[in-house]
Amino acid sequence: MKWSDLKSDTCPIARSLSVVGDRWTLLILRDCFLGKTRFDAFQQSLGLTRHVLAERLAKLVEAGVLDKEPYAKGRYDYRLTAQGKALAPVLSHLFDWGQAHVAREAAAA
Amino acid sequence: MKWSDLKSDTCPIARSLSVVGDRWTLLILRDCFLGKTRFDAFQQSLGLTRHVLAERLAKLVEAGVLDKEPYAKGRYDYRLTAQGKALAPVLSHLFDWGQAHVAREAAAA
DNA sequence: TTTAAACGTTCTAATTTGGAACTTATTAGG
DNA sequence: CCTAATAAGTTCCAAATTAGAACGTTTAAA
Repeated sequence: MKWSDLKSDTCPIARSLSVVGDRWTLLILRDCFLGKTRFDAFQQSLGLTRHVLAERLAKLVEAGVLDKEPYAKGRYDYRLTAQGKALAPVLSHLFDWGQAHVAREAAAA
Repeated sequence: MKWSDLKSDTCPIARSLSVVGDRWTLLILRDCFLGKTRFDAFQQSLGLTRHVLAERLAKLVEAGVLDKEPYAKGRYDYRLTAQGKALAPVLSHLFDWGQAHVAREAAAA
């Protein structure tokens, strides 16, 4: 199987990961849950490249996880759809697990 | 922020993803929950390259998510630790979400 | 004593991601 | 009105990750 074929896998976990399993995607969604809605807000919060951010946002909109609404010409708010909000338990358990099992390492010098 | 600095992030979600957020990792763990324990079993089930699989398994053992025990010289069983088993709710919700929201696409020709 | 299976490692090529500069349109200031 | 700053991308090249296939080595099986 190829990573790009996950969307046609019979396993629902694999299909979920075809939508939210790429690098940065779940962190973008975390920021959405925290109320962020704009391109530059995500970019500054996460520090991923604008290139990758644009690609991820487009894919999430395409998948129906986010909704893109203009607030001015050429400027947009990205908001979680009902489908996107349904991912809350996944992030919630990642939060719990990280807190319980992954100690914070010292930052590199 | 760089992807490789997630492990020193203050957010527990980011730290969780520093362990299980790489491509293929959650699918390897899914296979563990399904009872698979061996290198070739994972490789054949997932179709990822042996190179990447070896790297992912080593990282999961290092992180304390999997335990590597020899069943013969040079051959190993990889089993979930208690810490690994604690990820069950994450996979469970990814399962539910995929089933509810990600339709299975037709495989490419 | 060959053969096949298990667990990697190594190599090169393709794909993704990173980093910085460049566009285009929009608002804010003087 | 003119200029500067902000917002949302896009584009280009370099660096890192992943894919694909072959090679090694030990182990058990025929």
